[in-house]
Amino acid sequence: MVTLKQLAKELNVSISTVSKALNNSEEIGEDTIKRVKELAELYNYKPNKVALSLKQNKTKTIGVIIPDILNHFLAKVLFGIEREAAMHGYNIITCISNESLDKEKESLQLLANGSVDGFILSLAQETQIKNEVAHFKKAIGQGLPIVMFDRVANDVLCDKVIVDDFDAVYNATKELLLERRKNIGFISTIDDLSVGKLRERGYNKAILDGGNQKPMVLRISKMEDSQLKIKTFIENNHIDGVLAADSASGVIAINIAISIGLNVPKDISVIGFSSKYISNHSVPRLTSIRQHAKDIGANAVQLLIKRLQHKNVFDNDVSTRIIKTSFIKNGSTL
Amino acid sequence: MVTLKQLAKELNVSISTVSKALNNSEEIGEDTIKRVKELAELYNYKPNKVALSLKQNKTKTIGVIIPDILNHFLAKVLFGIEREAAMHGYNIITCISNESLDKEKESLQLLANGSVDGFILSLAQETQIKNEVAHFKKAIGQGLPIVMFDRVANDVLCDKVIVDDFDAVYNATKELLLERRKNIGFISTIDDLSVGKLRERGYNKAILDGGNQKPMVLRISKMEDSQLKIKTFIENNHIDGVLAADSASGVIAINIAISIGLNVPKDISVIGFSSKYISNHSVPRLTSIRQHAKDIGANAVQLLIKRLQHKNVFDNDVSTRIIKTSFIKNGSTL
DNA sequence: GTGAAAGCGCTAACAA
DNA sequence: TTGTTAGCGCTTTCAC
Repeated sequence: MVTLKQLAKELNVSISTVSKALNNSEEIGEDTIKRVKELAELYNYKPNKVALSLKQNKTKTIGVIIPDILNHFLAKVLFGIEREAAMHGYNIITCISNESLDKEKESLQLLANGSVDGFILSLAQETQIKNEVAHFKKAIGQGLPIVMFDRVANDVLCDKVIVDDFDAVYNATKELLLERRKNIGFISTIDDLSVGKLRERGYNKAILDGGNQKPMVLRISKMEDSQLKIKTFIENNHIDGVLAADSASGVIAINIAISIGLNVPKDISVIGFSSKYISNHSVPRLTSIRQHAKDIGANAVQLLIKRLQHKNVFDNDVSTRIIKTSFIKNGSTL
Repeated sequence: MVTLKQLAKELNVSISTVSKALNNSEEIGEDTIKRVKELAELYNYKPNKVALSLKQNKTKTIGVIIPDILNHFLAKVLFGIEREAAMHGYNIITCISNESLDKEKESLQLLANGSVDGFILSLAQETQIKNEVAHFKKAIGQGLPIVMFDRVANDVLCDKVIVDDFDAVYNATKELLLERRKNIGFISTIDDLSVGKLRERGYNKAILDGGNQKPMVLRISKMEDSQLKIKTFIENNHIDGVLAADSASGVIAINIAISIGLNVPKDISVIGFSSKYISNHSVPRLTSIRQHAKDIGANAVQLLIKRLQHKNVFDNDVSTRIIKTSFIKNGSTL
């Protein structure tokens, strides 16, 4: 990489002259500016990012800690984060906590050494189960702002971007009730996540408000054979309506229902949280609650950058943005 | 963040003493080391990463440029990259080219300013179509090594990690021939990618070697309704065997086949490139060619780090690692 | 055993 | 209009 020093030497001027010239300083003569810029162009000079970071004590880099990059929703949020960050001239350093509290702590620690200006993150499953938040507070205490999205910690005072999970599921369940479904079941592989709990509560409330049936909840852990469990669940309980809390269970429920001779949506309706991409994996396509993952990511970036630019200005004034879901009617409901 | 300076002041010693003490230098007295370390511990001192990078002229950071983070395969490779990088003490800066040549160029340029020590990347679709590689050569020329994976540029001399696409599809097609399938079709949404072409060639060769039928290829673009196109394709050609080149088309083919009354695998067999996660999205599950995406990522990191550690040592000695696929028999074939 | 000083690449206050 | 200097945080050579 070419440095200012080398340019200066070749031009027989001082380093600061070159620096100022490249930054269009008023102090420098026009022809000097021209000469400098031409040589810089020729050598493809780029200011060294590391030196700039050191000097200005900011890296223009955001640390992103994602629990699971193979989760389509989280990947989509990451996409939104990257795009919005790039638009504002920020890079992102990505760490994957893999749902582990220790890896999450480690990543936070590791990046809190000057590598990033702040964090955008969603809590690891283990973190939510154990409800540990000290590491977040510590980072914030060190002057590194955090924006949490989707899976957030209520006990941490910071900006947040969340989804209207409770309402979305409440309303979706109502749809099934309107179809006069008698045995509406709820399927979740994420019952230990904050969002999973909210969704289950939305379902419960709607069912209880309905008055004619009792909640039936199927919880599936990562290790289990979800196809088998869903099949048994549907058969044993004569399920005629399904609300799926995660993005995979919905399409699986449709495919399983068909495989045991049910007609979707005549005999059984299915609604799930899912993206356009995933809802394409069943025939008929899954009627879905869309989370607008990219918007979530973009909003998180906006909040973080705002805070970085007005550091210390509104420390105690955290904001929470709720990104509303959309209900997408497809073929898996009447 | 606490700095050496602050520690030095508080301890009434010089900065260099503190630095040496923390690095267990032989020169420093035992009790001094102890005092220094205790205070550092107390203040949770962490050496400033940016300063270290500037001093040592290396960032311990890898730039990763991914064409599409919503592609499950690519996301999984990213997962493998992150994990392997973390194990070696490297961070990753992730950029998403979004299949765009310009964004790819831009990301490469942007990170080539000292932000990273090298790159791991897979070519954007547009890059492969236009076959432009100058930007890669430029980066390598600037001393930033590149490791390409999956979608690679033959014209660029650098380390590569690829998959045995041709052989995998050739052998998979043979399986369908062994089942005595008479109308084996090939479905691809990625015919303009290097890997897509290789897969199609593998299919073609197997069909022609079989001698009894002609290749039938369905190409689907991003914009089109893949369910509809696949349905027409199967019906019009009496397809009884499908080889799907991308990760979505396989499960979609199964679900479509079932929806038009075919029995899978009795009437029609389907084989696709897919992960365990995606193959779960159909009943029966998709018989799959597994690409071991995580291994691909891990290998890419290993190659890059090796090169970073032996800079200039074997500049002209690039290596290409081929990660063998596995054939996973599931319910969608006989 | 400890400290002073130089230097990584850059910016900016100040001097000329 | 241009140059000198200090300093961001750190390591390391060389003096003491």
